[in-house]
Amino acid sequence: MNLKQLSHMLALSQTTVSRALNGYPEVNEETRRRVMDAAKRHGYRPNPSARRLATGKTGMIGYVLPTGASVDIDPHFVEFLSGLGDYARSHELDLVLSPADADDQETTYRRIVANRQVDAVYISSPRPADRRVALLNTLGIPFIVHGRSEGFDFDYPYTDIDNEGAFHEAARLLVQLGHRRLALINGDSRETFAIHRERGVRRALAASGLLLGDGHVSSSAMTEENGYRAARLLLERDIAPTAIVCSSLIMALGVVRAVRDLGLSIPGDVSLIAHDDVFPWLKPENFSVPLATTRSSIRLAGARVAERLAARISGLEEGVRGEVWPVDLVVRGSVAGAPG
Amino acid sequence: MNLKQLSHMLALSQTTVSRALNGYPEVNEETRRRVMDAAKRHGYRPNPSARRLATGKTGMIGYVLPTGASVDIDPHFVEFLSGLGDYARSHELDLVLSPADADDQETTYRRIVANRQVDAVYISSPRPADRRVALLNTLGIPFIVHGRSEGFDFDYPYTDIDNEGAFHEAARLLVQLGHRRLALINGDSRETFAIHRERGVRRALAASGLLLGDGHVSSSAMTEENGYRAARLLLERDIAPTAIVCSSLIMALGVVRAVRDLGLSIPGDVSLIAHDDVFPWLKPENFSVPLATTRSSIRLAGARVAERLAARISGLEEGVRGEVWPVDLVVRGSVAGAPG
DNA sequence: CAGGAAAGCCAAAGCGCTTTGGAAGACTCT
DNA sequence: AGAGTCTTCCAAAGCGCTTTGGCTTTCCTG
Repeated sequence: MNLKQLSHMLALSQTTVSRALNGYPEVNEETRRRVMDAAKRHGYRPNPSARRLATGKTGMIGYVLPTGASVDIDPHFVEFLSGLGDYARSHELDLVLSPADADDQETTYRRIVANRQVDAVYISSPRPADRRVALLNTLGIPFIVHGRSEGFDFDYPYTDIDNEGAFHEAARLLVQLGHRRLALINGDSRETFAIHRERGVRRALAASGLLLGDGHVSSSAMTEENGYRAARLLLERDIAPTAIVCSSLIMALGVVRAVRDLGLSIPGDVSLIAHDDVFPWLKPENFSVPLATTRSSIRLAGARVAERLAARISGLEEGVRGEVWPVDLVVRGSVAGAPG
Repeated sequence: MNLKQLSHMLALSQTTVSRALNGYPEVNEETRRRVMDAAKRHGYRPNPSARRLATGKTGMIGYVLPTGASVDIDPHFVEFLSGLGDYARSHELDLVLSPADADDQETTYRRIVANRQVDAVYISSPRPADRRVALLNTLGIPFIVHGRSEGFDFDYPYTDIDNEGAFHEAARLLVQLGHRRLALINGDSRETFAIHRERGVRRALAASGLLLGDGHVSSSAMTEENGYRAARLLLERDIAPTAIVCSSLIMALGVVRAVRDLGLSIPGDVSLIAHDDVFPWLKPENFSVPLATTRSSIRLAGARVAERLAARISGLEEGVRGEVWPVDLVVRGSVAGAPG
């Protein structure tokens, strides 16, 4: 059942039927009702391919998925996706993932824009001066950055959490509890969120005349194994930290294991605060010692990004406003006063 | 730059240019070269929307993503996606995720098929007599099931691992080591994989005249918390199991925690084998006691599913062959002879 | 050397929608 | 009553590609 047939059986032109269905004003309300009724009765659904060709609108949002044998997709992605999908569903938006060589995403971005394959895209895990942001800004497709880049001479729309503030708060609490030697087990230091978190910790320490020692900060992919390694390295130093701030719950698993392996205890020997993106399958309160966290639901962020993308597509949102969400500090048993 | 312009500047018809570009035989090789050359020089890329409308082919594969406030996307999904994306990239395929109300996916499947939004789809986490399988079979779109359904009067193409065999092997090993009371901490018992795994364990036990006691099998979503709960329940029984087989690494984290909380030890008091889907961020060899596993890379499965989908789209694969991959049993420190 | 086959190319008809540029009829106003 | 204004509808022109059906030209073959 296509438009031609439908309009024919209604004894109307395709124009009128199309307009009636798409809510244009220049059609009699009585006629509109007739049309909508018939459309529903015959289960008419406009062919999206045809509509795309005619309008250029796709009803899809895009994401360029870096792939490659040695490229791991972040497990956070799935939670973000939950939120995004949940919102997208309610607005009949689909998400298209375009796999790209991790080392050459530009080609793919150019392709999906040139081909008008999607109405808008989002970017995640941005870095300072991220080329993708600059590229999309040039290409002129609606987009939202999940996270933040830095160092551009233009503004761009983003949704981020207050990573610096969160880690500042976490570190400040630890300092207040008497800790003098903090350490930071961070994610990939090339990503902005990691930079911001380190900045937050440093700022809190500086406020009390303290420093984040050279060997007291480590950056790596957020795996359990890397958390373990980093923690061992830190804790086996001559002057070991008495408190650790950690960028991920998964890494924190490794930290806890390292502490245990070394015969130390949390929070007796070392206090621990980790960032929690709120996974359904791993909760900080269920750690052997309940884990204090800086908490922010990445799922909500996904829904928000979808909402903004939808708004930009429909022209409801313009401008380049960045928004930064506050992060909760949730104190649990893994923090205590400095030993000694 | 569109076909019209290109053909005009080549002083050829659109027909010929189109055919030259698409490798049809009825065009002079010399002409073809000229055309391809000009196309490359001017960066001509056929408009996919137009091509879709004309051919019905989309170059996309689909996945219906169940969403909802209380629906959690499995973290396995991301690993599967890595493999799928990696293959899809090399074949210029995109993946479109269509979010659907978890309780009404049928509408969405019907939509993407009726609208010809994708060339093929895949299904994951199937259940016995899964309605999605029946539906797709009826709708006649190429598809692959990742996993298996059961109880149809028709065959369908799937790629699965030998869950029953894997858990049979695991249980058999434990029995050989003298264990008499095994327990199974399984995933959602409505899914086929969980049923097969339980079947495998039961078969191994039965071979030695043993049974999986009523209270010795638990099924729930594969979270750390559920692993913990299940393990506590099991281990606090009057006649506690001396060995546990567990369906997921994440649940195994909870099991380990429960064992520790109860003052027991692995493998002294209880042996543990878990299924490992091979996450980059959580490895069984890094458990406090290295974890024995049944191992099968879900990432490879993703690549294989993509490969088969591509083959079906291009007509290279026909029929309804199901394929079942063997699973490795990797013995590590978490298993030992039965205590006492 | 006629007749048929094969090679190489083209014009035009879709694919199914949106949108432009009217046009007919009804209504208002002077 | 004539001019102007809405209201409501339509024919037809795209959007940019693929594909059908046919038309020349060249090449064999008997």
